[in-house]
Amino acid sequence: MQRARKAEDKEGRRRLILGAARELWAQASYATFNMGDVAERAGLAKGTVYIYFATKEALLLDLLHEELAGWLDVVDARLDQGGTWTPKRTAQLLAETLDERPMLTHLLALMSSILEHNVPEEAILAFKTFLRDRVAATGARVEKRLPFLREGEGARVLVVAHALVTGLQPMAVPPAVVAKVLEREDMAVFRVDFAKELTAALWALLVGLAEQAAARRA
Amino acid sequence: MQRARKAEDKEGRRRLILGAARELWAQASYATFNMGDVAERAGLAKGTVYIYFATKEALLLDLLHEELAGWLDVVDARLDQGGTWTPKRTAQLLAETLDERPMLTHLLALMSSILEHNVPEEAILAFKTFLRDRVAATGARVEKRLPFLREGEGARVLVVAHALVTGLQPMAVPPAVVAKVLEREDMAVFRVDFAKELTAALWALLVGLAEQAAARRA
Amino acid sequence: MQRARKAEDKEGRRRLILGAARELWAQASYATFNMGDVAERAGLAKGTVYIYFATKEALLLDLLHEELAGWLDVVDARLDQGGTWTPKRTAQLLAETLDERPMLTHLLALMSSILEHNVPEEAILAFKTFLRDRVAATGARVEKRLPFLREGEGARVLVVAHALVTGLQPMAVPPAVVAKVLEREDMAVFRVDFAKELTAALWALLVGLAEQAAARRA
Amino acid sequence: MQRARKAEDKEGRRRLILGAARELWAQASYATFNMGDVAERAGLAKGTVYIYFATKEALLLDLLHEELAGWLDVVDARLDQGGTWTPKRTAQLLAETLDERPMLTHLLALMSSILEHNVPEEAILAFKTFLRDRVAATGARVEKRLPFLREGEGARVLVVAHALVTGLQPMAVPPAVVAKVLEREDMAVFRVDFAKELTAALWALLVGLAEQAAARRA
DNA sequence: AATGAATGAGGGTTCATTCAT
DNA sequence: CATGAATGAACCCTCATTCAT
Repeated sequence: MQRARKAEDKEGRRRLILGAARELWAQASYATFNMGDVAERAGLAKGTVYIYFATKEALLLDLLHEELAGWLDVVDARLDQGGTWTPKRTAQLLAETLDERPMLTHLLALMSSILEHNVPEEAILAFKTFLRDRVAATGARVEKRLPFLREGEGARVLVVAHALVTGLQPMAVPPAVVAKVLEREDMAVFRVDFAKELTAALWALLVGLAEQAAARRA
Repeated sequence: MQRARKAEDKEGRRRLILGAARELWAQASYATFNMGDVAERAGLAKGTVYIYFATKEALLLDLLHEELAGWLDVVDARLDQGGTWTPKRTAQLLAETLDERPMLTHLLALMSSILEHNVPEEAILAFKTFLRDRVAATGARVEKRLPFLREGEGARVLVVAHALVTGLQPMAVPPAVVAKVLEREDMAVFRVDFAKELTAALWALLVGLAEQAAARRA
Repeated sequence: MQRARKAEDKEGRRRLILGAARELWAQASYATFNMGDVAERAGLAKGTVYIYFATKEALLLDLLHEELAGWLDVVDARLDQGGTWTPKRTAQLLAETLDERPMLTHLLALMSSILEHNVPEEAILAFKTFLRDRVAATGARVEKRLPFLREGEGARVLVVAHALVTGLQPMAVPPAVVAKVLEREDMAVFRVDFAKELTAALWALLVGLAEQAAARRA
Repeated sequence: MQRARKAEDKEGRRRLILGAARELWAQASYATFNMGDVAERAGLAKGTVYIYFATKEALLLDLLHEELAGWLDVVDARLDQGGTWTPKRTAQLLAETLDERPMLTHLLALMSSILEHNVPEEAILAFKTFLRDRVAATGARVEKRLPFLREGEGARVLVVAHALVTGLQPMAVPPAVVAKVLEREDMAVFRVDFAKELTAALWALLVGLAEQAAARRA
């Protein structure tokens, strides 16, 4: 493989690897995802991957970074569109756009519990800095659309949304044995429709914040 | 070690193993928790542990079962006490009793993503059956205390609470490198105080449900 | 492979592994010697080897233990035979018996610099205890045969002999490139005949100790 | 970094790299010493280091060359000073000056077993030629100071001294686990004080050679 | 029921060295 | 001469699980 000499070549190589990782992540779980396959699919030597990404977790964190950026771009664009914004519409926006991105929700679910382990500090810092800026920006948009929210509550809602995604995603995609048990009628409580459940939870959450705001005003 | 012949001896052996597992779980993470140590601490051979628990995950699921039962007992008892029950008090009850039980929240966080994998169907069924009954019972109590909740919403709140725990727990206990980055003033958004955040989210959620109920009534 | 249940079976299994290791060591260097090959040659699974030996180094240390014991047995027996014992004869005894055991000298050469690294304390303790006892016993025999030696000097001589072996062994078995350079007539100083050089050094050393003893007496 | 065009520039570059290697060697072991660090500390690219030194071992061999030259300069100067030279004083001279140079003894210990492996023939030849000349010169000085030595025995003593250094150095600097075991009172035999032990061995060796000479004369 | 020896899969990571520019 | 991206070999050890006794 030719050498990436200029900065843009190197960025291209990074993207090449991330592309391979994305394709593999679409089919694999964290356990089966491995660096050898990534290298092979990218047509590179294993060691080369480590020039661009310090660890397996750092690679996935960067993949999350990209996916997250894409999602936030869409959310921002939608929020910037006109119309009336209610808690319900906002909840739906978040839940439905997330539901369309299973790779993203899968990565989000692992973010705090796995991906942020075994990553060098500088990679963590870069990721968190990006996230802070985007969360602040999108949070501000949410606050603008739902004026009952106080400053910072928009971002807070996004953090709680992340927690909900982390919890709901594995419930919504259970292993076969569990799925079988949940088919029983009396187990309906445990069947989770990701979009529906996330919408409902976020909606109630936002309505609750609205109500608390009203109470403060009164 | 003598053989457990009678059913009650066998139950005692099961508890012995769970006791050992509990002590180890208090100090270990999922990665460092291993069956060899459990056997050793219980004074048994490794193979013996497998007579009582089909897999490592099945053992932890049973530990979760016990911890969950203990917690629900407390929650039920509190809910059965008199007084005025508001969304806030209810949220605090759940959040604070969970916050006092780090082993439980740690297990809850792993439940859907790890523990329910690699467990035989019958163990899943037993656990889910237990959970369904307890969630129904406690959910009903919550509905009784917060009459704006519709039938089944009490249980639903508990499921969402589970999702929140799963998401907030690893955020609240980040690895050292992440913790260091979060010390920076501009990273305050990402610092999670488990009890506080869970209380706030549940409170808003309940207030939101109350408000939705009011809207329906109107 | 059947299970080794009784203590004697287990000892047999240990010997089986050591036997495989010995055969491989005869052909390999430290770098090429690996646990996978040992397991394969012993007809066992890789993990099984680790039941008996904590690390690769621990295995080689035990091999050294065995080889050393065999050599010391021979040295002891010879020293127990009658005859007149001079520094020269003693030096020759040690040097020649070592020269016949290239696997032992190779292991001895690595002992302090490599083998004693990455070995659990208890294995180190076992080895050092064995060594201390045997060195004391053989050292005492040497002192008996060379009465000018003071108490403890016999053991000291053996330790210095070990140092000499460690230094002379790799000089005597140089890599091909070095050997080629040493063929040049003007490089004769660097050609080391292990037995000859070790004999000479030990001889001089012992004569020196004799002389120092004489000086003390005078 | 500018190009080194003239021969003297190139020599400067070589020294720059050796300087970086020296600083790193002072803190590192053979396992942790790596070419990337050397390049970085020298402010050069990794590939550049390979223009001046064929392999990692060749670089360390050149470092040994320098350190050895410095040491031999000192030894020569001392031997050229007047006074009475006894075996004891000679032994002390060698042992004490070596003891002050841990980097040198560490390199010497690796010389035959590691450094001379993976080095191109010409580098070996250059090193050995240098060594032969210096050993001959210093050996001659030793012979002059200790007239009982026959021609060539001075150089021989130095070779044996090298072997002793190779053996005693790792004994004197054991890994932590070994050090702990050697703290036990009954393990005193294995505790090695480098300077003391080397002095004693060299002294006895020289006394032995003196005595053998006397015997020949008689 | 209890034992504990045997199994064996499984992958991230380093780093000396090369060579195209 | 300088660069530094690319290479790719190389390997130890853990531990959940099984099953013969």
